[in-house]
Amino acid sequence: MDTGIANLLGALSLAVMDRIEQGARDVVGRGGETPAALIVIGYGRGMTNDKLRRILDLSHSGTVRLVDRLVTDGLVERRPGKDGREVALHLTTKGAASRKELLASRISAVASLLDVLSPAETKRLGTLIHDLLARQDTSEMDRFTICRMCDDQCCSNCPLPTSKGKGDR
Amino acid sequence: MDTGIANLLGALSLAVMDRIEQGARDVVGRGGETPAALIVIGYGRGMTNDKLRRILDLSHSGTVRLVDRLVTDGLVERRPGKDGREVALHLTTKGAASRKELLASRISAVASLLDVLSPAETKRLGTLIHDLLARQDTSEMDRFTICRMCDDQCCSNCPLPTSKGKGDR
DNA sequence: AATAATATGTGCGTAGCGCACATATTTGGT
DNA sequence: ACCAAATATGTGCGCTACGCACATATTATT
Repeated sequence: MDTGIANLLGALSLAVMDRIEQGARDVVGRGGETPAALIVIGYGRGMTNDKLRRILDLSHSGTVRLVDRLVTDGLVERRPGKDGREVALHLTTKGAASRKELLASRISAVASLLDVLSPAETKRLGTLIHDLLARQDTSEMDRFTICRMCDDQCCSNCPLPTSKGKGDR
Repeated sequence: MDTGIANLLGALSLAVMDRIEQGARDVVGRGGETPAALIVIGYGRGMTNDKLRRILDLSHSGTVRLVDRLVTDGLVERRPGKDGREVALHLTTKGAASRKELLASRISAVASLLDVLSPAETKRLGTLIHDLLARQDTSEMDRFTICRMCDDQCCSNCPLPTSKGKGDR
């Protein structure tokens, strides 16, 4: 039955995210979208509060407070953006280190589940997931949202389709 | 590279859980572990506060308050347990209906991502995920935790190994 | 019977978030 | 050049979901 496979993927995804979130909390001491924010701020220059808000799918005020927490923790700096309204978000040295640790923790968490498969099985699984993601109908923003925890290398080789006709800027 | 596949599975899992959680919130009007609690209470008779706590991996007080919310919402009843200390948690009619809707929402959310694959690909993916889960080293409690959002049919045909030597009670 | 273990409930605080509102800057129409 | 709309940020306030420490009731152990 088809729903049986959906159920399996749901269970696996839950197990994966439980482990990722636990590791992330251990690394940055915060939960919710805060770890994702650290990663997102790190991978794009010129990240602003408002772009971040859309990627994390939070309210505006929620995003401001999230950045407040990152600033309090010494992980992020608010600098003046080129557009006088914008705030340019930059990682501090400490923030960049935490981000790196966070990404490593995430990969390690997933890999620990994955390593019961043989190399051949792993490769087949990778191909299937790649195709599954590549065929999704995603907007530019969906893509950033799905990849908000991705390791940098991911988005240099990202299977998610770039929807043309919606220029980023 | 192996970490590339871990990254893909991480991204997919995030996308899957985003959709499941959004749907769950739409159905029950609550977030966090509350939807999972509704499912867990529904699939085992004799569910107690303490068993629930361990399955959801929450603190004791967090679990009590979670059940408070479910009772307030008219989804769950506290009945006297056979052991005079225990509270037996039971779904109300409304609770059972919400639970059913919740499970359907979850399957639908996952299926909407999955349906870009051909039947053959879907089947291969199902086999891989099944094996991946079946080979995990899970305790009895891990198993309940991973399956805390599972549709009933899952755990009648669950790939997760039952660790013998750790009796349930 | 006394002590420990088990199970639940409560006071209190915190993290993470949303809504409504206020403010500053830029853009666009006239 | 001017004024309205759009854009981007920050703030007051409240709520949900949760944890810690403590209190209480019941059962198990010795």
